Amino acid sequence: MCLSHMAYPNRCCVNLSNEEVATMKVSQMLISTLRENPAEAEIVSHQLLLRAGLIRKSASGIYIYLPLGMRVLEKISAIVREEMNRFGGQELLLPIVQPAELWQETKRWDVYGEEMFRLKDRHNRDFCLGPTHEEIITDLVRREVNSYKQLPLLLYQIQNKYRDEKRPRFGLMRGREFVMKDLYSFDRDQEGLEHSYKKMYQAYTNVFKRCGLDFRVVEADSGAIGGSTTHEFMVLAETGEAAIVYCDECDYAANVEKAEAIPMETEKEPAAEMELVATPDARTIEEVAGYLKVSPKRLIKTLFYRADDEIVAVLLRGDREVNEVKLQNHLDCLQLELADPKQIEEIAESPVGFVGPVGLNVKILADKEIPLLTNAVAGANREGYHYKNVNPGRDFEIDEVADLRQVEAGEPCPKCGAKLNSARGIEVGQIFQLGTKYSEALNAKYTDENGQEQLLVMGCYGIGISRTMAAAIEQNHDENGIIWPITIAPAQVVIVPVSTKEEAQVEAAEKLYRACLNAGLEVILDDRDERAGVKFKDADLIGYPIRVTVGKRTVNEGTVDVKLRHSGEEQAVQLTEATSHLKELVDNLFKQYQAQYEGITA
RNA sequence: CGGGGCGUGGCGCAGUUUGGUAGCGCACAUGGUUUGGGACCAUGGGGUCGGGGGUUCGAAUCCCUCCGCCCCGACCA
Repeated sequence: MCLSHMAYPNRCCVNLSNEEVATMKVSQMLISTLRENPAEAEIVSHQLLLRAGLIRKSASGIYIYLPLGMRVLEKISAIVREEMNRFGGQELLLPIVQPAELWQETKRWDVYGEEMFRLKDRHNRDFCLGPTHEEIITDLVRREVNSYKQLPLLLYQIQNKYRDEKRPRFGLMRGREFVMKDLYSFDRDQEGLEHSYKKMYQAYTNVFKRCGLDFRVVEADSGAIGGSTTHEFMVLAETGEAAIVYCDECDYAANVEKAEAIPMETEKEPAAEMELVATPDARTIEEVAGYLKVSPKRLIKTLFYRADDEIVAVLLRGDREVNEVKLQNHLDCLQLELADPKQIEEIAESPVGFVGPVGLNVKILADKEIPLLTNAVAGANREGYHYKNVNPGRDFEIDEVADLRQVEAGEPCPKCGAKLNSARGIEVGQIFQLGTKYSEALNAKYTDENGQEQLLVMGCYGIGISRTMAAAIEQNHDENGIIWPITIAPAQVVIVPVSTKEEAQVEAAEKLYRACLNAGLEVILDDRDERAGVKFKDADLIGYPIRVTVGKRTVNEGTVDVKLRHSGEEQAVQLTEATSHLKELVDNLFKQYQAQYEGITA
């Protein structure tokens, strides 16, 4: 099979009906491009998705996929399917509307909170629109799988998911309804899980390579889904919502939410007598540091959090930022937010800005750097005053020490010590080793060869299909529009007759179009009675990788002009050789996006 | 959830301050001239001005209320 047919193998070299021929003519297709950027679109992928006529908005965070957008979605899905199947995945389709009972069994009915779309049926039974599918798939497997002989199982689906996001934004980047591929692995034991995980790691790498994306795999936090080992696949882009750090010297890369912070030693001093000093109007770290002429590194920043109704104090060095993900993991709580100033004033008996750990009677958590401080400055819990020469352990007790701060660029790599770089990324995929979290909650077991019941060991693996489409545009565009990698383009070739009034051009274009269709190329004929400029602009905007122009000159010469979208390179090709030339071009373009199939296999 | 902004034909906008019954560009339709990078001329269709209520002889415009959409923030003491 030629490379260009990998997405649609069954379309290879078949005779097409007149309807099928017609559906790839622009005059017959629902393609509407916009000359101007809609006011609602802020980032380039959102703007181009709308302008090129790939999507339209239905409600905030909810979109219609127009025919061209649908084709891209199908292309990405097809690549994902191939890679899932290649590594042993079996496709199924799970319900969107899911009964509350399953979610109550795993306690996530409450955990998910406001983000879950909930509904009731006519009998007043609770349901939700699936934000994810661990419950429903585990329920299926616990009923269908009894024996170790049926394992391992890798089951996946490509399906809409629903999350009522606090703030949907950036078009397809963060929607409330989105298309996701999710695969769940069921193994006998940890060893099996690790093998499944490795396979998916490779499959994901292949998928994103084939989609033409520049991405990095990073260590991540497992969040609400739970589990231990997890990696995120990040498409590098300025507009990405996630911050990552990575090391150039070794392979370390992590989401900042997860990135381990190495405590940095501050200069040790012999402990001095603690001293109350007046710091009128100095409330912020900068103000206090400036007023007392000490480095922010010697300040103790005291934050108050409300963790499931318990108030805790969190201590960090003055120049550091708290990492709420680490904090929440450490506290193992469902809700975590900064306490409101009124509560703080009650607890510390002092206004915010002068609070500190000395004499506090709430639980005190400290970042690993805090015990390393000597003669530090902290709020005195008295308006207008701070303490100097505060020494942890002597002047206040720390209840728990943990890594609670955010890593910054320039800090040493936790693996090799070289300097870390930072970048922004769009999370297009995440893989998790769940372990037995869900099989335990849902009592999903199998019987091993000794007749013993064992818990299934699970993994889950997601790819944001619709988000990948947006990410691809973020990385592949210019001022004229989208530049699709050929692997996911809505069509590989667009044929543009310059004038539809010139019979010879129309004929030549139509003939070439049919020849391309029969050769299995994905081709679109822009047969609209428009000026050439309009069709060129649309072709650039929509981003077909190859454009073929049929004009008066080319017809006279018996040639066509073939132009590549990504390089702008254009050359005349003999009409008689056009089809085979295009096939070759397409195949060559495909070769840029080859995946790796060495090593791990199903 | 808090703050800000916006809502006028498919898209982008003006008109709102100072009430008088809706306009521009693009797109669309028809005809003509054009035709290798978003042509030009002419004619035409399309809007209960986000919804509801109120003030007024009269409301896109003033008041009340609800809704939708976008952006920023969500407290680093």
